[in-house]
Amino acid sequence: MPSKVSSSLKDGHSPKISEATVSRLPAYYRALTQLADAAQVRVSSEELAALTGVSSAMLRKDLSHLGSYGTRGVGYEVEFLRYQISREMGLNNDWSVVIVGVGNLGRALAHYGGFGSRGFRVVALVDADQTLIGTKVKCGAEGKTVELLVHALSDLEDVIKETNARLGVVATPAESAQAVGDRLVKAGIRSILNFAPVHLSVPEGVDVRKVDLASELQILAFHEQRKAV
Amino acid sequence: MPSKVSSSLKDGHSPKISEATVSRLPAYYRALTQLADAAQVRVSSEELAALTGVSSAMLRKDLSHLGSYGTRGVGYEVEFLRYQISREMGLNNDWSVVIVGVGNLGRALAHYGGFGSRGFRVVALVDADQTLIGTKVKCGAEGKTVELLVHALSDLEDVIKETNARLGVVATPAESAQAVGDRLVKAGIRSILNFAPVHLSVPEGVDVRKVDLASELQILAFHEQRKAV
DNA sequence: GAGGATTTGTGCTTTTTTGCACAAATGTGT
DNA sequence: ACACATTTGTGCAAAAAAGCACAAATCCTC
Repeated sequence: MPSKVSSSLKDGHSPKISEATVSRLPAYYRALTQLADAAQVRVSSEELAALTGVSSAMLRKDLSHLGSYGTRGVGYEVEFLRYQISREMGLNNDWSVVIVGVGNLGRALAHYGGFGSRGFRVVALVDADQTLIGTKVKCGAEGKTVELLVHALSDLEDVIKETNARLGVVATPAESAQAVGDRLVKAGIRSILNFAPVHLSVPEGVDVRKVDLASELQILAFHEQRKAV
Repeated sequence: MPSKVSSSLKDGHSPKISEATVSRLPAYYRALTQLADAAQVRVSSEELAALTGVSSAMLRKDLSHLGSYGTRGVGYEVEFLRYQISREMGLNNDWSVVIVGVGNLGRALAHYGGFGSRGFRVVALVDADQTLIGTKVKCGAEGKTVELLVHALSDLEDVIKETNARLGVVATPAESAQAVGDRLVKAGIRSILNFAPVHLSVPEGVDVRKVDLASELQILAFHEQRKAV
């Protein structure tokens, strides 16, 4: 057990963690949570790598960018490593999320358990559809469901200000996505998760991550087609 | 207009298109569809790049891997290029999709328009929940909705055989995802889209693409946190 | 307390991906 | 018919990511 945090003299160093590494940290974090739930105390890079589908060398290099949190000849302490990752990723603070677009997908997202757990909380729902505005939608998975009122799209800025939301989810049709994105940015949101099947153009300093269901299937189809030949 | 398909003497060459390129083709395809809908005939690499959020040089290099489908000094013919991409990606054949897990997310996926269009068709829904089995769920977006019966998980293999599904979507809870994945593979599915927040371990020759909503938010939170400092 | 078995952390190499810059090819106007 | 403006296709360089191999550090056994 590393009684003194070995290498990183000053805590909270930010010497550029590569994007590829960042994209894998959530998987490590989840696997560690799983291990912790199973009351496992230690884990080797080999084991954790197998759980997350990466090579053990890559896992070690990824983790080494956060600090030297393992013990040679032994492995990593599950709880300790999990905490370090959650701290590095900012999962200790909790993040307020506003979802724009309360269609099938938006509702599924609101309901999604993975959001509610781990530092994320859906604090507002917004839609343009008059028949939806004012209705209540269940948010969060079993255990901690909350009913949220659907607000009018025209109130977007106020809603963001009042709820202090910092993350925006765009789950609107493609046509309205860019306009919604623009307004999110204008309202101060600088991190957007976009489910609409269009590229969102945003000013520098704003991050957009795109999740595109159709694209994923198309990529699979491409490879599937090649297999047949 | 390239009356003769210039460079690619034999059509249907498969000289390894890089994974990075493949992952961008769907975006190009969508943008081209959009342009075609707007009755635009020609497009430059610069314009198409702007629509998809990549650099024009990267776009041109990506497209050059498919063949030489542009005309120097002019640009690309929208319809022609669109067709070439769709052919390369196998969007001409239509792909049958089985969705396992008909919870909120599974239903949203079934309903999702982006699937129904462009060569993908949800042909079967499967769930383990006795209260869902036998119920009907609307599939496809407006215009072409079909009601599908939810089948029992125990019938998975039969359902796949009967419907000739080649793509599997896992939208189950994390706990059952691996078991479902194993059965999909055993039933002959070699391309899986996984929404469950676990790594799916599959034999060689099987492709899995993972879409993880919580991970995406975590990655955003990571960057958002860094901005604040 | 010394030697052997593990397992991390990391320097170095290889591969993949991105970016730059320009020649080649096409269209236009005179 | 010829110079000029445009835009693709691509060779080459740079950067990013992945993989390998092993030294360094720790634990365990006798």
